[in-house]
Parts: sequence; structure tokens; C-alpha cells
Amino acid sequence: MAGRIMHVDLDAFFVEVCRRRRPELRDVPLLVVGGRRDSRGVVQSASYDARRFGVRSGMPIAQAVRLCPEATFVQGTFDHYRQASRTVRQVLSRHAPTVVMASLDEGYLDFAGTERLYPVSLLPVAEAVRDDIRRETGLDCSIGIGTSRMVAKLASDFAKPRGLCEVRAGWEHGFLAGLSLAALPGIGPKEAARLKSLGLQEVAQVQCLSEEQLSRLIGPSARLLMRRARGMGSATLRPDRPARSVSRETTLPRDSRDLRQLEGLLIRFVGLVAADLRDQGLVARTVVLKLRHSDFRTVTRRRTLDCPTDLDQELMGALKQLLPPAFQEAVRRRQGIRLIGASATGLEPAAPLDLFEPEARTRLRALTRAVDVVRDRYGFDAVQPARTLKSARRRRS
DNA sequence: TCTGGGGTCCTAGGACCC
DNA sequence: TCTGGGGTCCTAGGACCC
Repeated sequence: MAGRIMHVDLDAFFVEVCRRRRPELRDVPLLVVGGRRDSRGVVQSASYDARRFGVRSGMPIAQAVRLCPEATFVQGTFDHYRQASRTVRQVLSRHAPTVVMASLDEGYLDFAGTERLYPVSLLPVAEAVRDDIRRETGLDCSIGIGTSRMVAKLASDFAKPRGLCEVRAGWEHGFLAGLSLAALPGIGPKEAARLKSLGLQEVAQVQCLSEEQLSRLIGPSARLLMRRARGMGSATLRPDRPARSVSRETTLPRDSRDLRQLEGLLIRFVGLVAADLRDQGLVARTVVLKLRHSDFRTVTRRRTLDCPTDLDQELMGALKQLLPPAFQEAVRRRQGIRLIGASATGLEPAAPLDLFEPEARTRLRALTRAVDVVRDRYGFDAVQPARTLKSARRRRS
């Protein structure tokens, strides 16, 4: 039995959410979301009018400014995106038994088992989904329908913007034949360039080869590419799994050579990461420090703990040992620090209660709970370690 | 020209154990 | 003195996605 998957993709999501929230942007055709003109960021999303100037998501803001100087540049609000995304998810859940959000602005619906309800086509359902989303959020979307996740996704790409596209069982081969290999999910710039250097650019070329021929040409990745080119892929949706990692990172407005400033930032990030872990009922076995040097070289240093934890102090303890040597490495290379981040990985569910826990740790846990209560009420920054307070005051003066 | 922030998954080498 | 093979865990880096 072929799968029946629908992929719903919001059009210019970040731009349109900003428009709904800020009426003064409603009639600004050239709108770029991601950061102000002088920011060190990249474009998150550009209005369709701005895209005509060549502005694309992922492009440095500075480059977008040069391509489209007339555009208005704004920094969006993550919370607004999250709220809009939640509403969309609710709409989707009314139409299909299984819904999986792949990110804030796209979701998959699984219609397995609805063959009697919709024997031939899912297009009428797609129309209803599109209308409901439009009515309840004011946002437009594109919808693809296919026998696997991948085909549904490619169909919605094909339908953009504001379109519907259904690829029925048996049509996959023909639909995919018209695409370039770079359009396939999982084929990024590197792999696309490698394939091109071997003479492969179109899906149709791969479809003509046997797996053995392809394998001789491109090596061990042949099997996967062959499956993709034929539209084979997971035909059912796995429900959302718990997070595999939690992280916070930032690119500094200016490169830093100040170890104490970096440590202050790290303390704040660890606080946010640990709060996330507690919120999700998880503990982390491993912490990772991430630094990016001025020349964009990125290094990570990690440490696995004896005992998994969700406590700021225990995570920070490990990071405090990792930071100085990693910082010195940058100094030796005569580089400043451009980006710093902390992440927790090796996650597992928090154990309910440890009767043999050392008393000091029990006290730490109680203190942490008290801090969480205050922060729930007054915001994360209502409670701050003295270290970060001091550096905040220094920054202000 | 200057490259975000949140993730996932994969690879490869080394330590260690049996 | 020279030396196996498999499994697991850990670390570091990188490709990729939105």
C-alpha cells in the first residue's frame, strides 16, 4: 500500500508573520527579515518582491543590502513565529490523524488508512487546509501530496507559492525526472558539486543507471541517491521524538578577545540550556563548547559527565574547564572570537528520584527549583549569577 | 562580500575491554 | 617480540535542513 503524505509549507513565513504583527509593514513590498541593515546576520526570509532582486534566505544581510538597497530590513520576534506555528499545527490536526511539524513553517500530514474516505485524490482536503490556514492566521501556504515524505515535499516546492500539487502513486518517476539533483533533500551544495564534477546534474540521468553503474561512478552514496531518484522513502510519519540536543549560541556584534566576557556569556547560555532541559524533563550526559574564530574556523570541545544532569552548575563546571584552553588556542592563532555557544547532548529522561543523592546536590536542586519558579513568573533575567550581572554593568558603563 | 541559530545525522580515529 | 577482531564509548569535525 502506497503512503499518502501531505506536506504543508507556509509561504515567506517569517516575512508574513512580521506583517501581521506590524501593520506599518503591511504595505512594504520590499521586506527582508533577519536583522537590521548593519547586522552580522543572514537573511531569514525575504518577501517575494525582494526575491526578484536576488535576495535569498541564508544570504548575508550585507549582500542583501547591496542587491536591494530600497528594502526594509527588520529583525523578527521568535515568540510571534512560535505562536503562528502553533495555530497552524492546530488547523492541521483537525484534518489528519497524524501531524508532524518539521520546523516552524512546515508540517507533514499522514493520511494512511483514509483510503475509503478519500479514494482517489487528496486535493479537496488540501484546499480545505489551505482555506482554513488562510482564514485563521492570514497566512498563505503551498501544499504537496505524495507517496512519501520526500515526494510530498518536492511537490510543495513545485507548487510554490500558494499552489497545490498532487503526485499520485505511479507518477513519481515522471515527476522526479524533471528535477535537478540539487533539488533533492539531502543533496546540499557539496554533494551537488561532486555529482556535477562526475557529469551528473539531472535526476533523469540517475534514473537511467543501474545501482551497480551508479555505484562505480559515485561510490557508496549510490544506494541512497538511487532510492531518492526513484521517489522511494519513508511513507509513514514517525511521531515527534524527544530532542537529541539543546543549545544556545550567538555571534557577537564584534569579535572578542576578552575571556571574562566570554565566560559571562557562557554562564547565561548554560542557564538557558539547563532550564530547557528541566522544562522537558531531560538530563544531559555531555556538554559541548563551541567557538568560532575571526577567520570563521569553528572548533568544538566536549566533555562527558560521570553523571547526567540538568543543573546549571554541573554543566558549567565542565565548560569552565574547556573554555580557557580553547580560548588560548584562538590567541595562539592570533584570532578573536566571533561566535560562542553551549550545547547539551546525550540526552535521556530525568530519573524521578535518587535516594542516595549527596546532600549538597539535593540542596542545589532545591535552589534551582526556587530560581525556576521566580523565572517562570518574572522572566529568565529576573535571576542572574553575580558574575553576569557585573559584566552587564560593565557593558553599560 | 561576508558569512545566524536551532537542530539532525554521519564519519573517522582512538581508547578500552573481552 | 609481535600481535587478532569485534564491540562500545568518546571526541572532533562536517554536511545538511529550515
